[in-house]
Amino acid sequence: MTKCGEATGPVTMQSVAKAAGVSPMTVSNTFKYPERVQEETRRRVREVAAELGYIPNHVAGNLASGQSRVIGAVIPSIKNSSFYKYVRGMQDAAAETGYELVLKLADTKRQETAAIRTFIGLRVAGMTLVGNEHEDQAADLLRKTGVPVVEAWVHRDPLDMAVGYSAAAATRAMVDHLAAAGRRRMGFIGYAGDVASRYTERLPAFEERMRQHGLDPGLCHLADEADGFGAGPKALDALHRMDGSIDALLCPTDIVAAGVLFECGRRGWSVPERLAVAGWGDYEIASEISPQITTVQPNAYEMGRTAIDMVVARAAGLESGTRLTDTGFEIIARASTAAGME
Amino acid sequence: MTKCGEATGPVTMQSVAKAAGVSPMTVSNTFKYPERVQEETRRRVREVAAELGYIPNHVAGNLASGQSRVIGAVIPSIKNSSFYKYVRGMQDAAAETGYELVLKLADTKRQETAAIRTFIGLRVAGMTLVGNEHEDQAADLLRKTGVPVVEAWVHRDPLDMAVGYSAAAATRAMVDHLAAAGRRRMGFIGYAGDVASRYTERLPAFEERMRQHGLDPGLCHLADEADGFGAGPKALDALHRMDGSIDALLCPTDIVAAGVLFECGRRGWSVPERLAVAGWGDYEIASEISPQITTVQPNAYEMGRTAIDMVVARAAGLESGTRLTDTGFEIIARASTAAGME
DNA sequence: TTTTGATTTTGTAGCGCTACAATGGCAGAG
DNA sequence: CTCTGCCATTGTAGCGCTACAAAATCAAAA
Repeated sequence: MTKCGEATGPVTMQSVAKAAGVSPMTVSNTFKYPERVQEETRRRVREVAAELGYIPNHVAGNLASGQSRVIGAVIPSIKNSSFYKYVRGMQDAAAETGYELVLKLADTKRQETAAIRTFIGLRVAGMTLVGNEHEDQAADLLRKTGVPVVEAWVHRDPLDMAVGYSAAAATRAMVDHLAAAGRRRMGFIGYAGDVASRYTERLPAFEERMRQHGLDPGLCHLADEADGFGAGPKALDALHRMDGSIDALLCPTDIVAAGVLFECGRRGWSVPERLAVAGWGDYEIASEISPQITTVQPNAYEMGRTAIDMVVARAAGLESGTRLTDTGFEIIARASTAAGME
Repeated sequence: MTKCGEATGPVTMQSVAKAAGVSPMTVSNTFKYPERVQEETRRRVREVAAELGYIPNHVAGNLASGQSRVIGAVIPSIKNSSFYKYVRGMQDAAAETGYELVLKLADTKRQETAAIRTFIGLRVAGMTLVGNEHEDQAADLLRKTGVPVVEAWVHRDPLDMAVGYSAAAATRAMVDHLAAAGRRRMGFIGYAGDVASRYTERLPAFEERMRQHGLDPGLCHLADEADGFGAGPKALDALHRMDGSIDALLCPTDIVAAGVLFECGRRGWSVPERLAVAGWGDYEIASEISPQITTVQPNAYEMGRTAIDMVVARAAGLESGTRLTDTGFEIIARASTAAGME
């Protein structure tokens, strides 16, 4: 029975308590520890709260309890569909454990630091970051405050905790795959400039593995990360000039690989006969384009889930939690790297 | 001069005040209203705060002031690169106006409602949503709390405020563009099922405009939104069966258009000679694929900026703010729809 | 020197909620 | 009929900060 017409100021726990004829603590308990409140009382409080349109003020709750149910995730970009799956994994895991996930985008290290500062200011229960390269200031902040933090997409030297897979291992696996398909003159496309370690790890692994196969690891080209599809044609051009007999190409992303495929089309090169093309990241385009692109599937969803589980475990006080989780990867072999002779 | 070794409990405003020999209010003002504090004092407070590693607790600040510098954005997905630009626009505008933008992903209406509830629980200063179709419960919540909220990507019937462009106008412009290029048998691909109005607006506009041109508007196919690239081949197949002389195709996204291009490649159809293909959304792939795809460029970045500006204006108490902003669109004409006879 | 007015600083009183200890009520044991 | 033990419920205090008004400071004017 709502009395209509009365001034509807902000509905507070106090007002719900008064309307339900109980103390504020009972209202609080009804929402936070329902088992502490008798069924009958609980039902009535819930009813009154719903009628009044009460929404608990988590800001006040956080302040009073010193605890938060919010986890902040900093992500470098959302252009990459792998990150989409990563975020989905985090979202699902958070929902299942009763936490809220909020995101902040940060394209640069400086923005990452700002995002971390914001999240700390909001006193989140924990955070997830991408990569393990941060500004000193950011690392200090995290260490000093001791918030649970998981670095995803890396699997070494965690600030606190980390979850990821070995880009080096994936690179080796891809070289093995191409070698098994009979390729010999493999080219490698990397990224130039100040890029994340999940990219820089790859070239040394490529060179090492090529040597182990007795192959020449010198066919490398560094592309501009901002180029997207466009990096493909440029890189193919450069590498083909270096060695006209190049017969395989490892690309940093499926997007670049698709760019290479478009360029092959223009040149009239058939893939995989003339050139085998390998991508990275299991983007949607890799399975839709013709020929379909062989790729590294990084288990992004699983990684996201694990990241949140680690944060939650630490936030819940389980100090024994794992500091490092390897969620692995998978080489998805497709037409773009099929063996030359069937 | 930090006294080392002492128990470093959480650094609060109180402790900074004590260490700097001023009252807590002076510390508060130093950060919130620097001009109220004398230069000398301000400098000292800042110094001490930095030394102690003080990070203002915005949770407490929000509670005390009843105000927040956080804006929540609910986005339906991050797969679409237009949303990326939209988010970037929001991020930049928020940073410039001194607000913090946090994101929540919501693929479904139910998740959207949950996200809205979370943001309200966090007492954000305002929110942005995508689209104008929400659960009744969500609309109630927003109305009742009166938080400033902007619906983006739509330009009608705002809950509170809205920013977007007319998908119908863009559809008409695209039909005109194709007609001007000499196309007569145009096919339309839409999305089946319960999709957002920014999609459903298009078909009626297509049909109406086709009739105005004296053309047959019957060549329509509804695809599955989840199909991505894969929708292209399916739709082309269906429409070609309906009318073998189909000479143009309006796709719901550049992704679908790219899928159509792949399928044309398989069939040996040349684009645009045999079939003109138009996309939507100005995805990266549209300008990278060959031939480049004509598309609708929705000014997503601008839209994001405007959304935040509207929220901020309302949050700052300027009730006179605009309720509805049209950020327009642009038809980017490319090779995929070039006139048949040059 | 006293007064005035502007500027800078400081108490006071909460914001809405939750931890904790304490209360009240009520069953069954003595 | 009292006492113990247990549960449901309730005050009390305070989380860290800010709005507001009051107080202190100080230079210039009278």
